Amino acid sequence: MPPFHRLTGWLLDVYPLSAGMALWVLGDDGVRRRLIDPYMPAFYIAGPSGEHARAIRALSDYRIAYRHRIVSRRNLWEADTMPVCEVGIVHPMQFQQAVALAMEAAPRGQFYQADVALPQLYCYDRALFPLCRCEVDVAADARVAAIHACDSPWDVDYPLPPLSIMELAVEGASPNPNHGGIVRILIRFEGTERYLEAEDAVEFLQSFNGLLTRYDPDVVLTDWGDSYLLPRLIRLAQTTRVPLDLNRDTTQPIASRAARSYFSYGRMLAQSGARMLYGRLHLDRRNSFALAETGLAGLFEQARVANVPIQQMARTTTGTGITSMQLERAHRAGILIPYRKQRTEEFKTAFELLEADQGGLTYAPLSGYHEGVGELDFASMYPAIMTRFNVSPETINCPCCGQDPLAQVPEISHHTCRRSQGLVPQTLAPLLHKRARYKQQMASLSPSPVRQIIDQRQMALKWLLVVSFGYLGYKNARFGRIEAHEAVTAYSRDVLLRAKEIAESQGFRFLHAIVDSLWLQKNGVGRDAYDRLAETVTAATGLPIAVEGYYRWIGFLPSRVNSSMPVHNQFVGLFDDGQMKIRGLEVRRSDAPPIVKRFQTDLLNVFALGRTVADLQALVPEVLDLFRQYCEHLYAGRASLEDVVIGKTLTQAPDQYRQTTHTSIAAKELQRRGVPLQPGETMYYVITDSKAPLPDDRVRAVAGSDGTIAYDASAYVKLMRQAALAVLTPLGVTTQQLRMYE
DNA sequence: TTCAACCACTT
DNA sequence: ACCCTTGGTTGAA
Repeated sequence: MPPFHRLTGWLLDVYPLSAGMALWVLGDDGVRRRLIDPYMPAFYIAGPSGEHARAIRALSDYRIAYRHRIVSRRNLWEADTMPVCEVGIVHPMQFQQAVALAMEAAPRGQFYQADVALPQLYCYDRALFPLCRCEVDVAADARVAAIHACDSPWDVDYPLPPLSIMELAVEGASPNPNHGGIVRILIRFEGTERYLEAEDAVEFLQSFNGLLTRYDPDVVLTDWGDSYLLPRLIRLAQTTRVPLDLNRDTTQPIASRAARSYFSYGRMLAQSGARMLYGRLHLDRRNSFALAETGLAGLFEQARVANVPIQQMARTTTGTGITSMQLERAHRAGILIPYRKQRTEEFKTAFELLEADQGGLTYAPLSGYHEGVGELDFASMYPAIMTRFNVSPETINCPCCGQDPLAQVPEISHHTCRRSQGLVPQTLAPLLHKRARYKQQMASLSPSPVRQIIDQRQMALKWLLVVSFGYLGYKNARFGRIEAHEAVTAYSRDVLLRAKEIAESQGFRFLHAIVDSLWLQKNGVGRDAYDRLAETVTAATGLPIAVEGYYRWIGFLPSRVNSSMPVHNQFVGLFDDGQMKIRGLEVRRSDAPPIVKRFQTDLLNVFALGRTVADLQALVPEVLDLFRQYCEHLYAGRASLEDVVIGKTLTQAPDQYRQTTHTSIAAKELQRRGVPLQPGETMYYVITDSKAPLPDDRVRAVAGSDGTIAYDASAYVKLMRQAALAVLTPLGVTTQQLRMYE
């Protein structure tokens, strides 16, 4: 008998055990196996050699098994290598403790690779990644003798394993079960649905365990699993002493991570406490940005390219993904990964950064509706700039290229390196390339499930690219540097300006531009003229720009404060293929009640019938009639509860509010009922009497109601009026005119 | 009625 | 601690 057998399959899950890393491999034979790879994670100490010695002694004192040796490594900022002490920890579970001990014993040492999550470090070391196809040589005791990936994260056509997915959902009166109301649990598996009745807790758990055993799902996909379902099931299991078989690896407890609130992309977000499984994936659709934005296909794509375990990827910010990619690159190149204690600053949006730093260029658009307009967009402009001009923390103002005129950044006194490619461009280039290939594939496909999966994948990559820019200016990023960030915005201004000049020199009328998009007009030309312009600009700037679309009409909407002032981020336009592009309007805002969004959508659908601005003008009476119908509907009390629910994010703890806003009133109502609330959670409420002298009478939290709330029709009519005016003001419709239809 | 402070959103 | 896009609300002056 050979000492091992060979297994092919997919890598589903990786986590540390005392004996090594546990790997779950979904074999081609359909069997899910737990294997153990003896693996020694290592960290590095630089600094006075006395420090190494003290650290090592501390490990010995605490009986931690380790191997150490002196090796040559370099850090990102220097070309030369230096001697560092590599400390391998024999039992991976002791890694964190070992780092803490060593740091305490060697306060003057510089630590590297000391806080990288072990599953990631393992994958970097073995050149594996989540859901990779892999070939494993397995010894008799399930030990891994050798393992390697058979595919690459950069493949665009990759086979995914046939995952079995069990869905758990809740049904209740409130949009968030944690906010109260009666809740039922629903299980969905392979097209069948069943409710779990909670009359008898023991029977409930036994039948749930029965389903888990019978179906043995790879993925438990839930709504509210992290914050509501799993905690409740776990508590139920504890009180009834019926074991809960959610984990596939029964030697492990269900992992919990505390809830946290954080600021990201300009808004406060709540991350519920996570409940993660071993050997099986728990993914909560209501607690995952990646899953909500890009679906399972996008989540898997991000996990693969970023090399972050799927359950983690589902629950972290996109920034974690781009960080992991950079860490892996650095690790491969023998560059030491600096240690970061705490992350205090969060990412900013590109928008915030450019407003704050006068980064990108924006113009005031020519307000009102225009006909025959083409929009040109630079594709992933900031990442493309970083790649094309080699902008990276270690390449900016490098010692070698200061005199090279081609290395100078426009306007500002920085230069980039012309000799060696930086870490950031190395990371971004394959991402840009892969996304471009997905987009190519999409172009040749008509709408279909396959096309949708590719779309989700390219969107997942887009998010990684978007965030990469913020990362450069992120003060606490391991490899961040503000000069690199300034260089990117300087290049972007230069490039946009050149695009504008080229367009104008070719007879296009410039209407508007923001950062990476231009709106242009030229009489008597069609779409192909814009395509040719795009080619010219691409050739001149070295950055890909393409025609986003050709508008039959587009309206740059005026400020509501001052109708003669345009705002640069509100517009609506109709492409020649009948699609509409809408930015900044209520339909795109999460805080608008559904009935207002539906009204505005209906309104715009009427406008979609118009081909010219004169057509729009002629359609105004029809739109006004629509407005009248919606008002009647509201005043007759016929709008449903779901239609009038407003969801707004709590930006602070309920008792921190100084202002009696609708959000804070609803939050305080729930808090009085004993519902714990944290910043970032969404409050769902209905306006009951917006002008009531007592704040508590003004709104009602949905979760606190029995499903019948009398809404304040006039308050909703007012919101609709605003939604209508946003689009109609440039056509001469006034508030007074609208009031006549209310 | 005016206005400053406050709050929420945006890919 | 600081600076901060737009649009809207709140409550005191």
